[in-house]
Amino acid sequence: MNIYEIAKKAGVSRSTVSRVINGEGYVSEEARQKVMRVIEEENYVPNPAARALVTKRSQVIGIVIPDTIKNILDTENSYYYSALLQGITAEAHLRDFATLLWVGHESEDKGIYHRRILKSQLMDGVLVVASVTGEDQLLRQLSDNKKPWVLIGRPVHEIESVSFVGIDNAAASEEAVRHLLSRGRRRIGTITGKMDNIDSRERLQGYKQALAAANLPLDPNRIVEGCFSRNCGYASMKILLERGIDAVFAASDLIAAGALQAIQDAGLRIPDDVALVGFDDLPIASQLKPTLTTVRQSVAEKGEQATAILLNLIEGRIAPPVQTLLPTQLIIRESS
Amino acid sequence: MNIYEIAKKAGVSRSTVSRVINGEGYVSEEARQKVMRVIEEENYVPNPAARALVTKRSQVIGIVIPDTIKNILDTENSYYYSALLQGITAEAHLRDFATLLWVGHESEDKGIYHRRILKSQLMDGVLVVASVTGEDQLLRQLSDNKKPWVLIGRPVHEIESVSFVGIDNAAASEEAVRHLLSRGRRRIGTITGKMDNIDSRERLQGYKQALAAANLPLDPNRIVEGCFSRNCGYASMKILLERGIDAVFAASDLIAAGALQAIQDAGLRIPDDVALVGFDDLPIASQLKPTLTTVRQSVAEKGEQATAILLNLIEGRIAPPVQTLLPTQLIIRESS
DNA sequence: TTGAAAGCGCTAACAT
DNA sequence: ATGTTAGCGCTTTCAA
Repeated sequence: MNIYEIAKKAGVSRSTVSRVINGEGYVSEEARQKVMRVIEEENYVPNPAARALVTKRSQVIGIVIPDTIKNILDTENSYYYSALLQGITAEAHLRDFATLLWVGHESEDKGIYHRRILKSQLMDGVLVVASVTGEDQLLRQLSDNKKPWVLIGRPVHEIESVSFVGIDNAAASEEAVRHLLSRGRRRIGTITGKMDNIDSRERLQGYKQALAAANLPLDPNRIVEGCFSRNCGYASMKILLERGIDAVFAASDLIAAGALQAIQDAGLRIPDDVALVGFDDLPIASQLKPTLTTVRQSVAEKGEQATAILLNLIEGRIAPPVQTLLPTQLIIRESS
Repeated sequence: MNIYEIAKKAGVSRSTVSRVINGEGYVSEEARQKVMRVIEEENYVPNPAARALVTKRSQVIGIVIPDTIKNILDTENSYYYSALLQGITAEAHLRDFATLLWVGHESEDKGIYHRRILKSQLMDGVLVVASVTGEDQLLRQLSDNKKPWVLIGRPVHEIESVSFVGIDNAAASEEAVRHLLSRGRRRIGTITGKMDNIDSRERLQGYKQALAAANLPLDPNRIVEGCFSRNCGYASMKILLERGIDAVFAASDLIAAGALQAIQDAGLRIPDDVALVGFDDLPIASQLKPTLTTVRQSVAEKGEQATAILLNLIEGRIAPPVQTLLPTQLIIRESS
């Protein structure tokens, strides 16, 4: 069933059918009705390949997840990607775009991965999820190919005119630490993620800012560089406990979960002996005992925003770079 | 840059270029070289829309995840989907197929969701992830449209000629319970998932088979219907403990994690007082204390297999239905 | 308000 | 071994 047959059955020309489908140009109400009826009857759907060939638009965007999934699973980070995909697809479908998924594989060289993506001319634009290593090369090549893109997360290096959607890590962290200060804590430690990660660096920055704003000295002994996992959190917390602290700002809920365990294993009470604040508001945050005070970031919303921006870029409504920082929210629970 | 320009620069006809690109038909080594050089120089990539239009093949498969992501997150099940996507994309890319992602949204009616998928003629075939509710309607419509599909997981209803890739839940569960029997346990309870779920039913079935094979009576009091979550596991385990058991087969690791907590909260030791076996081998299984004996299913492999089958279906190498049960493996750890 | 006709970039008979 | 040619199904001038 193609547009010609529809036209024949409706007794009009192909152009008229096309106009009806696309809602453009002048079509008499009568013709429109006839065409619509035939389309319904025949359950006709325009061939996307033919349409893409002539319009040079596919109504498809790409989602690039550079992290190997093994990496994702190891860091118990799959929550993040699921929520992101949720937000992205919700917004994309709203605007009648489909989503092509590209995920990194350990066995595959990054250059080959990038080339595979670039070769796929089937996309009108690309959403790139920020990874630890950064995807500067891919972004640059996309720009060279004049393909719109938006980075989800923060750029590792400040390459010119990066469009991104992220959160204000420093402000959020500062608020979290300020909250601990308001609870009367003065010996506040922090467990960071790996320092090759921009989120880690910015969250540490916020911790420092809060202390500085309160005129408290910065004690390097109270900063432990960890990584975004329970085990790291557990080990790092043990170190902090030896050094004597009465509160901890953990750079992620996973870290906080490990830290919580370590505190309890040491026979200490939360929040009485040590108050604890996490980051992310993962599902576990409200399931831990005690429940965890944490910084909520809406990952799904991040995905939605990024998609909305990308589609606007594609449709030429706006021009890059578009840089967006989404608000976060401190969720106060039992652990503080 | 299109095939015509490449042909001109290489001093051959478009057909020759096409033959070189597709590696079909006779091309002299000399012509091939010339064409290849120009293609490299120009960084030429054939237009997929034009190609799809004439070949009626897009080299794209769809991945349908009917569960709303909220559902996924609530059940802490995002691991499953991440691993699946990993396996699917790995295999798809190996065979030069791209993947279009469709995820369910709470706000969207299922019929509309299905229609959206069906309308997208851009796919050569579809992978459907089995959901609690079943996707019979979608599968039937796909069949009507002559689009190849493979179900990942087990069909809820036995609709005719379903192609699927699943695991042998009953055999795996039977083995797990047999293992507990071999450890001398005789008062073995089980915590199931919700009974509207086929995996739950089959795993319970395996539990029953193992007891029957050992000539042990089936005590309904030792079967607690729960759901696939920590909290359900915790609550269900409390019930079982009151009824007196010396071992538990939990239908998932999440259930086992909750059960483990309940056992320890009751002041009992694992495995001394109560032995525990889970199902799935999630990352947490080896992180719990004690580490969890469990049934390992390779989710990534499930994705790979399903994809391989779908691509063979698409390329007409095989005919449906193709029904595959993947092997599982009992991983014995400290909890038993 | 409608239709005719050209052409998007490619593949695949068919002819040579 | 290579080139010519006729579409694939659609949109989009342009003319009527």
